[in-house]
Amino acid sequence: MTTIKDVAKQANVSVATVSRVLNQKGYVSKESEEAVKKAIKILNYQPNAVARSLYHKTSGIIGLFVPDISNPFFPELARAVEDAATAEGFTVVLCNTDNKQDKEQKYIQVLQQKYADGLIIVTGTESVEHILSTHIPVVALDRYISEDIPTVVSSNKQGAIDATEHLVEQGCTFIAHLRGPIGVTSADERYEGFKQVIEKHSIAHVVIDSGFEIGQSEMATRKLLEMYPSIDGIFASSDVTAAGAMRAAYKCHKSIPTDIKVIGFDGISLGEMLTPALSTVQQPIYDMGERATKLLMTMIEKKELQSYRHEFKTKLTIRETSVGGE
Amino acid sequence: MTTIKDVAKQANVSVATVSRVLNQKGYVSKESEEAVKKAIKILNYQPNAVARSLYHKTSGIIGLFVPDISNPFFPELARAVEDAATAEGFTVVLCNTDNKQDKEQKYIQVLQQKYADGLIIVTGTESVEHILSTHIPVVALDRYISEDIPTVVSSNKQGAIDATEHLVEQGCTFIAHLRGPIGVTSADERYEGFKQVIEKHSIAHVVIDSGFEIGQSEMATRKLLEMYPSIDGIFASSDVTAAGAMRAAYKCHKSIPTDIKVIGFDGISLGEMLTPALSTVQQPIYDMGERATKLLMTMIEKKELQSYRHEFKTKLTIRETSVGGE
DNA sequence: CTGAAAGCGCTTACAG
DNA sequence: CTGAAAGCGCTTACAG
Repeated sequence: MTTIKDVAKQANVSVATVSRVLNQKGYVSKESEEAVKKAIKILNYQPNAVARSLYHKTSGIIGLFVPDISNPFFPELARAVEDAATAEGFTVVLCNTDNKQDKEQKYIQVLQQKYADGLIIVTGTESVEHILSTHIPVVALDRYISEDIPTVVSSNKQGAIDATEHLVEQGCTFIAHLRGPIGVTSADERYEGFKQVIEKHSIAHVVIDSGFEIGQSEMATRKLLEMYPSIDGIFASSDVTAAGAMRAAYKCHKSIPTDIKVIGFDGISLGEMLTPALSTVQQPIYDMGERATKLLMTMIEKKELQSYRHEFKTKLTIRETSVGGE
Repeated sequence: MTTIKDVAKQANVSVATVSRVLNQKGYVSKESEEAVKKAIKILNYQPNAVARSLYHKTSGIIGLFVPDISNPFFPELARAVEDAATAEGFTVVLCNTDNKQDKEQKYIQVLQQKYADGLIIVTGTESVEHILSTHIPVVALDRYISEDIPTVVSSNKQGAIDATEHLVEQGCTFIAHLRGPIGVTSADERYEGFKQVIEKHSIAHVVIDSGFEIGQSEMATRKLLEMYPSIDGIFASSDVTAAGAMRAAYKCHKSIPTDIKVIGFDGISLGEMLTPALSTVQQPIYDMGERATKLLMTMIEKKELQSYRHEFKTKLTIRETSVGGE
């Protein structure tokens, strides 16, 4: 590869002045500038990012921590993050943590050694102090981690209220809630919303932990439907678990939406691929990923943050699983 | 951050000997080694990857080029790549190209400036010469790009043959093929396989280009079903387009598998989330991603490759959309 | 076995 | 306006 030295030689100036025109910093005469630019063109020179990195102690790299990119919620987020990062000249490193602390820590170590500039965390993390001790800027996405970490979330509770009210309006009289893992804040908040509406209308209901995976949720729903054949509405804590519920209904020969109405949460594109198409509470996934990335950028620039909590409104999206069918 | 100098001072040796114990290279006395190790522990020293990178002209970074990580086929591949890369101490940078040449080139430039060690390409690319001109090792995954680039694919044609034969065995008499974009080798090969079986049995059929996206495929299928109401079998070139076909059938009040049998291709987890569960031709996605990564690693080590073409067998996976229903 | 020195490719005070 | 020099944090001939 051609280096700054080659350019300097070609342009008949010192490397310092090449550097000056590269960075548009310091005084350079018109003639020198021209000569350097010409040399750069001739040699097709591109500055070495690693050398720059060594001097500046920054890398233009951000780490994106997700539990598992194959879970369909994360790719849409990842896409947004990557778009926003690229737009600002940053590069994103994908980190699948499986929610394992040792993996997280390994990634953090590697990224720190590479002068990573920031981290976006979409994982429940046990390594809060460890992360903060690196002094790398961090933002939490779709998860609350700690007071000290800027957070981008959606209105989980209100979304759950909307979903449950909708089921009630559709005439459901016995509603099951497939809740996400206890301790995951978003799952807890969705459960809160559900409970509030149920209590307000005093509707028969049942709650079960269905994890975040489809297999688990299908099994859980199946059990539920066998125990309580009169269940006529299901509010799932995620679209993936809603898909599991739909499978279970199918296996139990219940038809959707005729016998059972179903609504999910997230608004991932999976919902539109299902038949019938899944009603859901739409999080503005792309916007959230974009916002998180932009927040991170402003932290990297060491600017003040307006706010440490960014909550996006969810939107009730009625498709086919929750309406009609008589 | 603490540097090698700090360690040297702490251990009362020169930075050279610290470097030697770090890299386990060259002679170091037992005593010096002990002292250095102790100092490293005390100071919690971690070598600076950027400085190493500058000297070695390598970075431990590989770029993963996909059209769009939100398309559900790619996350499963990305997961495999990331796992295999991490296992070898590499880090993966996610690059969404949208199949746009300018984006590809931008990423290539940035990665080259960072001393990226290798590229895995899961995109139809127009930049072959540009890529090769960087001299960065490359492998093509699920796509054939050029003779000069090692390729990991599955047996697309045989898979398509199996799928079509299966539909015939199930008694389909008028089969539609939703083919992928012309010019994408995997789509072309799948079409070849379909055609071969159809001709062998001289079965009524129709072929339409359905792209790789669900919306397009739903629309295409709908038109098809309106024009040819006697279609009773659909072989889709991907699981995503199969999902679109299922949606279309639903809209046209055709029941699956009773009225129409459907089979997809890919074997992504989406298939199991659908109701009824999608029959498909399973590619060993994870294994393919892993293989591609390992090939890349051996290229990075400048070892000889056994072979430039790695073809994985597909597996016919019968679930619910293609059998029974009478 | 060990250290001083040069070098990887940049950037930026500093002196002129 | 410009260049020589030091420095970012490592590694590795080279000399001893």
